[in-house]
Amino acid sequence: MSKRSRAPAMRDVARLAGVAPMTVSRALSGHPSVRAETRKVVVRAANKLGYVHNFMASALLRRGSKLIALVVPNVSNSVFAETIHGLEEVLSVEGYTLTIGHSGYSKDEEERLVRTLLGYGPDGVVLTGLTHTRATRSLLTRAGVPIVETWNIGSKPIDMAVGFSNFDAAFQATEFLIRRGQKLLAYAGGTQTDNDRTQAREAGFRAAVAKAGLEVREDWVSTMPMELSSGVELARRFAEMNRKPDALFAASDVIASGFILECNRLGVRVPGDIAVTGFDDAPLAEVIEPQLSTVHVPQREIGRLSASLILRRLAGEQHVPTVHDVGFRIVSRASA
Amino acid sequence: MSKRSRAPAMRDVARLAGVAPMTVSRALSGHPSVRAETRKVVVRAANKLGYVHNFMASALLRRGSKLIALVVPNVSNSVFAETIHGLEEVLSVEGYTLTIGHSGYSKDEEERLVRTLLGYGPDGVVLTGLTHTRATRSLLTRAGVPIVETWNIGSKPIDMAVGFSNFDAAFQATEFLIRRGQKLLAYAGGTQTDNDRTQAREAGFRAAVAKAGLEVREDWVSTMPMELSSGVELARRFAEMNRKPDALFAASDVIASGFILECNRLGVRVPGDIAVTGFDDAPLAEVIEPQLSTVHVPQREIGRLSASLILRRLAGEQHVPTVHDVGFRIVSRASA
DNA sequence: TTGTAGGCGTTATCAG
DNA sequence: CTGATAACGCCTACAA
Repeated sequence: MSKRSRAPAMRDVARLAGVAPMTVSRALSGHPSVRAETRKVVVRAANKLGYVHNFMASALLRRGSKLIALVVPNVSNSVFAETIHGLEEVLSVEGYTLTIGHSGYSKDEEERLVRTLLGYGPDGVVLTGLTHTRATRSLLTRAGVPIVETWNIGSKPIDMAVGFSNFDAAFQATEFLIRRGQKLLAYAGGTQTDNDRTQAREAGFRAAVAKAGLEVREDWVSTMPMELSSGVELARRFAEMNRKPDALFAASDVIASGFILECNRLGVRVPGDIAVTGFDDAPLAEVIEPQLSTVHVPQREIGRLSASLILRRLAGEQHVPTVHDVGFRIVSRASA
Repeated sequence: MSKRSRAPAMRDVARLAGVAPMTVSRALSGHPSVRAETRKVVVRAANKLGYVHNFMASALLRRGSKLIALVVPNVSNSVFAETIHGLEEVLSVEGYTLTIGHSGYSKDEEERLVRTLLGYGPDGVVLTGLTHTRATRSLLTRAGVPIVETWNIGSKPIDMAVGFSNFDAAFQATEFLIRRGQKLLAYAGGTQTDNDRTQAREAGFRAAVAKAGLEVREDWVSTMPMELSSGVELARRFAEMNRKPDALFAASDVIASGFILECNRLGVRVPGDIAVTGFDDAPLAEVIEPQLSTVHVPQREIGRLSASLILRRLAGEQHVPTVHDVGFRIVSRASA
């Protein structure tokens, strides 16, 4: 155990098995032209030595690194965590591993990350959103591997896109509130910077309000971190206003939930005094009291589907459709 | 853009810059012995071609892959998401990238993953928990890179450990309930299989109950997925019992929160009818009504610290302590 | 300060 | 069915 030499390589397995390294390569990768007998000897030798396949060498030959690069804005946001889970679920079965970077909602940071991740010769790349720097797009195009942009659709993707129309979803969620008779609409969304999903949601909100002939009061529109505390703060702010909204569309269940919990505490009735609609359909949405009306989004499915599109491409399939709309669903519960 | 050839390599940059590949290597890696003039020419050529450094080739030379391998039980569990965030935060600054695998709480799957991840020649490995298969331990020991086991301390680590005593934390949380005068204690924890953290927490609970001369009723002890719905189900189950507990220690805030929300719905008063203590100090804990007493754990700090220990080791520091107790804190709020 | 030779571990290709 | 050779992109060691 004190031998701090190098890990056993194919040549070591080959020596022990009494064959050439090439035969080991074939035997271990399941090449059909290896005699069953030979294969057995090789496998036994490999196990005995604790041989671990070196992906870096294969990657160098551009024969597939079995790596998929992923860039998300924020690893600890639960919606992306679900998407990562979905990706992992499908990819790990085929022996792929994820390399992850988080951009912190910055397109420049995303560019830096993509550059770094491409240095590992990934067999595919998964990004969040549709807007990127020119350099990012160009790097990815040249990489010549399948690229999937997730969580939004609308503009032309670099290669493939898996998501839904954030604009339409927000538009319909807002119309849902308006149909209930609410006229004084407030909006709370995540930070706008470099975030096309949030931008589309706010645009959808504004469009629905305008279509109904209503007005958007700018002091009822807030962008804040997607955290429970943001919702809490918002509820307090509304409580102090003279003119209060009668409905809130929060572009995140987390914000909406914080808002409802604080309303309960302040004695503001939901939906009596203010109706609330969220976004994402987080687990909390159907457990909170009152249950939260929201936009259901197949978070994990986005990951699963992205993974399988990449796998299909890598398997040589030619006609993989480029834009996948996974849809959304307005979920009507007690809060609105 | 339709040229599907290969990505530019050093030799291409060299050709364009009119120097040898070796000079490109030195110029780009900031080697001091390169003339400023030459460096400028090289950098310009590299940018022009969109050169991306190939980490796989450097890794092959055993010069460091700039990759850190991470194995977590579950990517979408928010406590691990926070730890991943902490790791990323520190590692990305130094140009490291994470490769991630999820074991689904299976030690055999963990072994498979470690084997795969080691194939990328990571410069460090981060695991969750202290129990692993023999083969896992042996693979990691032989790898000769810094290893950190996280989220628990107690037994001897493979190399380094960053965490806290789950036993002590659960013990103290239970004593906290007992000091309040509760005598009929229930426990709800995550799945036991291959999970030393959960096992230690249950053991801590039992030890505290025994120490107080009380008894553990086995029908009040449940292991269930760490989800809100588990807490909801538990509240319903208790409501139908003839003999009910007067306190619940849930080894997860998620379960505790689901429990409280359902109690509110059922008209069961917290803490009047049943006191509740959670674990983790999730954001929801201080927003829920009543606010949740819990065990605060520095989730993100576990990631940050693990990362910096690895970096210190890689920087050649010899005397990096092997066991880091990040501690915990009993947080007293309204629910108990 | 810059260049040349060789090899890291694997696999495509061609020979046997 | 198995083996020898060369090459993937980079960097250490040595030379100029």
